[in-house]
Amino acid sequence: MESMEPGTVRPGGRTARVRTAVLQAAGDILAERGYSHLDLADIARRAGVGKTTVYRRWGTVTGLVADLLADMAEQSLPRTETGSLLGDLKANARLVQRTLADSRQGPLFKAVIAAATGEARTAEALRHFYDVRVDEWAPCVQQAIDRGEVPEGTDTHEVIRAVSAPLYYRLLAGGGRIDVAAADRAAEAAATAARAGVFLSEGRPR
Amino acid sequence: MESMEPGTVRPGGRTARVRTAVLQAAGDILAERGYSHLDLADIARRAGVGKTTVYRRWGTVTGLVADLLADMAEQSLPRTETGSLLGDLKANARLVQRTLADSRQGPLFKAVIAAATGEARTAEALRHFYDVRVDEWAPCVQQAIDRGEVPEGTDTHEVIRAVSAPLYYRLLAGGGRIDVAAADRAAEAAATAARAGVFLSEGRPR
DNA sequence: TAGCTAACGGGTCTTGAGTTTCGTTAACAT
DNA sequence: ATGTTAACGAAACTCAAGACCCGTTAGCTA
Repeated sequence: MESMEPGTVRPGGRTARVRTAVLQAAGDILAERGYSHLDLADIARRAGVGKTTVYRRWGTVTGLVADLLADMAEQSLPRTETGSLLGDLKANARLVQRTLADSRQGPLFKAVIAAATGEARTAEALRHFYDVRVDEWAPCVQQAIDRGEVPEGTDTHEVIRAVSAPLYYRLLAGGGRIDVAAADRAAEAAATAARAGVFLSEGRPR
Repeated sequence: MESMEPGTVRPGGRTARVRTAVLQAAGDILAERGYSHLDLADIARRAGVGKTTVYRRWGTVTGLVADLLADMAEQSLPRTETGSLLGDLKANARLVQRTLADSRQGPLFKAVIAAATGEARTAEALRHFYDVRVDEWAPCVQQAIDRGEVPEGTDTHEVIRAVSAPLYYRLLAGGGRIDVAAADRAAEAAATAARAGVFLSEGRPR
């Protein structure tokens, strides 16, 4: 049996500090220079940590990004409740909009998505990240169903994804700035479609 | 004044053959192994071309991907016309769905999008690729406006983008298979929202 | 069809990302 | 407090991606 992963036996003090510093530095560099020109040695230098340590703990760039994502998934903001489906979806859309338009977070998300296209482990981490976010917001659609705003049997998760999708499309494929108007439009489109029963889950509902 | 780009003075015969072979090989490898483990030497070997040639003509991986995109943009399929907005949008959605779900094109698009996040030139090529596609399909929304199906002043391009967005979201962020049901739902959502006037361009219409 | 040279391609060299080694530091148990 | 060893970190090493050199092939022109 091979030895355990480093950082699991003595997670206190220094080990935790190193992880924080490296993830911080990785996020900074990812946001500044993007995924492609990313060098673990740079990260180590900026984090004030030995290059060897970064290679030993994370191994590859994608592994590091996966850990960064896991860290980000834990910091999910609580959703706000406004009392109407459109209000809630707009709140969600603006949260996403603010994140993607942010000068640090925007490039970071681009980089992370790019990393996920290459390696299965990172893709899994990214999927989990979005699952957490979508789970957080899906209840607002359920409340709309309970209020009778949206038909029974609607796939609540799909509605939330429909709000984010146009904003991510802009981030990656271009097609306009990611501004508040775009966010509101995405929310309105999703709300309108949901009310019309477009997101009814056919066949067996999950 | 520096010398011209290679391939511009004698574009006939061999030069064209080399370009075709290299782009073909690059697409194959990109689809098989993804953007991250992409090696220009591999491409050269598979294309039956000297490694030096690939480096001289394209320089970097991202430069090659940009050229690949320019090549793909020229092969835009003509749109079909069904006589109704929903029918046209469904046709578009299924075209996108078929492309992204395809075992060669799907990974290729992932790779190309990943490449575009890193370098401005590739991002520009990608944006142009989608502009061509969106321009091709936008008239079907205009026809819907003329028929009175959709309100005057609707941003036709934005409707087309709204159809693709959920499918690309699935490709990159997960959240379900890219099947015909997802395509139809995307088309229905966009059509419903468009009819409700969600995509009216506020302020100055472009 | 002959000459000119753009463009190709085999071979060699360089550089830096990633690995290995081994001595040092500090977390945890007693 | 003190011992054990997990985890860190500086330096030396490896090896392949990518740059360079220069002889060869073949588009283009007259």
